[in-house]
Amino acid sequence: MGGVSASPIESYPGLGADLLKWYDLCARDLPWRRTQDPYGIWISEIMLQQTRVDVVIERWLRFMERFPRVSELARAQEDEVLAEWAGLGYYRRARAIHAAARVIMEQHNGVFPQTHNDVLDLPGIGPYTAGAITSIAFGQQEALVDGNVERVFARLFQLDEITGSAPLKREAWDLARELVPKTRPGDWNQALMELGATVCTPRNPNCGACPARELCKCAGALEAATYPRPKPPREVIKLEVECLVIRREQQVLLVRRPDAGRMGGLYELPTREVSWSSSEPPGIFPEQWPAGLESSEGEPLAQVSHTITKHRIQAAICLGTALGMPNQALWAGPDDWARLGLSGMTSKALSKSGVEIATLRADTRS
DNA sequence: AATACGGGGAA
DNA sequence: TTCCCAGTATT
Repeated sequence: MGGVSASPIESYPGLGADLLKWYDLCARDLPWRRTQDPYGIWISEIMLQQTRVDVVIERWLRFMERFPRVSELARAQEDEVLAEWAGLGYYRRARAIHAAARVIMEQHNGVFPQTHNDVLDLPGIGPYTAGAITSIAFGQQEALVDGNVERVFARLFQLDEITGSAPLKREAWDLARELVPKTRPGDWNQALMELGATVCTPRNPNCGACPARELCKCAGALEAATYPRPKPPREVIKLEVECLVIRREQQVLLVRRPDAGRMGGLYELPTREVSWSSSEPPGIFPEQWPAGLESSEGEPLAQVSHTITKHRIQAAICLGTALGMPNQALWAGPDDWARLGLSGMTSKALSKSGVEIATLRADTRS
């Protein structure tokens, strides 16, 4: 069992006031904090899943301009939502918000559901996001735990557990539910996360600036930085692939990935796995070219490095030819690339194949 | 209970 | 290089 004593909130009477006061003073001015619209708050919370605030700011503003309300999002094609999401990663999130938007239109008359259970039932919304939306948008006394809150609690209460482990998550959720106040629950939750993001950071926490430093069981930065305990290192799989640049006038041939699975529905250069460090082929890409495609002789146009979760990919970008059109393939020029939603690796490949693509762009304008 | 799922920024 | 980010769904 971890180090949670009987009633933490009674041992920390000043925590709530101190933390909220600090939040009022130091909170960052984030665009989604300027709205009370549950739709906008929802989109921000989905985008913020495993994604840094500074990345989300621009993307949230762009998304809200493109799909200002749930009705517009529901009406859109899934491909349009995926294209808007391209580059953000975790593309299941884009499918989920699109599906959820349609659920809201059809089952909730277009009004964002307000009970914790109804919110939790929406696709792509788990316990964290449900707590965030209900507390922030609706002022309900609901708890939340994200990576920040978990770390803050691990240090504040010296929880001797591994980062992200089930025991630590459980203890953090128990504490969060116990501590969340009836008044300003949304600000309380955001304050905990803000503290983790700006002061109680994973490495080099700024304990001197912490509003809870008098109460924290990890008195100094050296001690605090050792909590929570680190995870064992992850396995890394190296993968070598080849991508084909097949040109037809100002266009290149792109293939749409299957709906299910990684990067589902995104477009990419035809790609095949050539060698790998694991016993089995990773299966992110086929081992054979799609029917009708082949690579030309000669040196690759470029090399691209890319990482997808545990896979470290080295891609050789080669010229190729098409004898016929494979399934799910299309010709796309530079103007189409932004509209389609390209995989991250294909974006890199297109921009790094240098002269060829630069020429394509120049040709298109003239 | 473990694992998959993107991409990028900081140390 | 490694870590990890306002997590969720699936196995």
